[in-house]
Amino acid sequence: MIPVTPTDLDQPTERLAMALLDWVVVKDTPEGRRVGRIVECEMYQGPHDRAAHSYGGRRTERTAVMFGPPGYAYVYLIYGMYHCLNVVSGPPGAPEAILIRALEPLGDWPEAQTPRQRDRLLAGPGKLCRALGIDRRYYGHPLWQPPLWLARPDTPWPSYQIARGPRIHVDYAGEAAEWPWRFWIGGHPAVSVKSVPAFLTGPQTESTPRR
DNA sequence: ATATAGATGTACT
DNA sequence: GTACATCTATATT
Repeated sequence: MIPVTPTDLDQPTERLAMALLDWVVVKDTPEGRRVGRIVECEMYQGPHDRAAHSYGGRRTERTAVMFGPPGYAYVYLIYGMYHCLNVVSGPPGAPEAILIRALEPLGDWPEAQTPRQRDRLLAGPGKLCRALGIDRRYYGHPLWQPPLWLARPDTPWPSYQIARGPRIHVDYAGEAAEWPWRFWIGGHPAVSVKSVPAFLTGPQTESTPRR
């Protein structure tokens, strides 16, 4: 498991969002190491993106980290009970971030008893944070360092296609609600919400599930 | 299978 | 007060 470097995380946001689908999230806990492959994410590109917390250049205590250098964690609380993990992207001053929406569990996940439970365990931004124990304590954490970091897989994934389409739950965002800024692995069973992609890129043409 | 309602805390008109 | 980058339990096709 090779940790990513700050340089790896310094890419244009759209490219980084697609690159994330090649990486894993690692969290070291007292109970052991937990690993999940990123299979779904969404980019938020303030200040012109009405769906972004940083829309209009709004800089608050909550959004401050988005205005800093890339590769740090933006963690926020949603609906009073769930946390969401984002990777800050773009150069300082560009308040952009990528929301990690779903992971495929790799290795040991004792709380998942059946294959079905395993597929759904990390399917959703709130669920994966709960399962990984991610909360506001990780706000601003550099994502190339333990105990929470991004890494390259030990062995390359089988060939996969990247699907993209509109983001989830941003209908209030006007025109921005339709921008295809959600990315996922086509046909992957751990993706949070099934939807028809607006675009597909990658070697596969048949719609066969891939892990 | 899909459709609700309800939980909860922080950020913001 | 209202909205929210959500999820689960329960009810209803």
